[in-house]
Amino acid sequence: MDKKALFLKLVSFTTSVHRVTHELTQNAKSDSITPVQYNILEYITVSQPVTLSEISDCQHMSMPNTSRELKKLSEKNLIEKISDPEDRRKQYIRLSKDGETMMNEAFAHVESRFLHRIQNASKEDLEEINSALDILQTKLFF
Amino acid sequence: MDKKALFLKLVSFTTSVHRVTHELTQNAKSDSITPVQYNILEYITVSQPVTLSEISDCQHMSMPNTSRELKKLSEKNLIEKISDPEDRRKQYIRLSKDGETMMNEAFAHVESRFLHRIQNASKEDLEEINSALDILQTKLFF
DNA sequence: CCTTTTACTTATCATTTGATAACTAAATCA
DNA sequence: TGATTTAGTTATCAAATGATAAGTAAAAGG
Repeated sequence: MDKKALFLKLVSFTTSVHRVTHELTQNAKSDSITPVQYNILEYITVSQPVTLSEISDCQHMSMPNTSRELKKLSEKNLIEKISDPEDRRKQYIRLSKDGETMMNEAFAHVESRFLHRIQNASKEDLEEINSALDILQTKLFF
Repeated sequence: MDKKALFLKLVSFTTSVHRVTHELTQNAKSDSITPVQYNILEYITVSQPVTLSEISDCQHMSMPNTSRELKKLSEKNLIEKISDPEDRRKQYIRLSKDGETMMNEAFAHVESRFLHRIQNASKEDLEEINSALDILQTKLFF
């Protein structure tokens, strides 16, 4: 196996993933939030409850900037902060009702685009896609 | 095949791809250029020669902003503009010698991280990864 | 030939994002 | 108990990015 060729294949693959992700998600987010805020909400959606520090780590943002953006999301009533009774420095963050509604709409939008994209795939294609995702997830994108 | 489950798998997969891409590429780019400029250079690298309009389309940037960033890259002697003798409105853009050097370094950096990531993969693993990439590229991320 | 369209540029402005210093309050540690 | 570390905040500034208006010059179309 030529690792150099595999590397080049990976480069064009990741480019495609980014492009398709952009196609699937464009216009999915509400205009009332910025791209960075959307990314944060997406992360909270799949990982809640999370602390500010975790968001900071995973989104590669500094604590002050993360704090600022969360404050804005909080002012827009999209998230809730719950302080940890065990450790009163910590704040657990989760989506509010409004935030859930917004993210449900966004995900529904993305999902419908995804379904459109795979509408012509056969049962076998879907199985292949499914196991290819598993393989790459465990062996390359762990 | 449950398409809903496949969609959720795709969501977590793309998240992983983005995270790993970030890990592989972090610190790869020179500090003398901005992230957006790096993306443009990356696109030029794999697609050259390209026109300004193509960059604008593919990078989802407006023409004025694309023009501005290309001007900056040109001032840094990283790219060259060659006007098309057929159509003198068009400009073909490609990397300069300096630009090639910079991108070679960046790619070498990313490649070495990639090699490190797959160092423990067996010959069979690599074959599996290879065909999984092919499947997803043709059936999902086309 | 004159109008329209295409490809790109210049200038300007607002917003977003990133970086840093200085802070509070709570927990941990020695 | 006093020093240090951890979690998060506030304020401020600079830089990067996005959006828009108004322009040039060449090509294409009628």
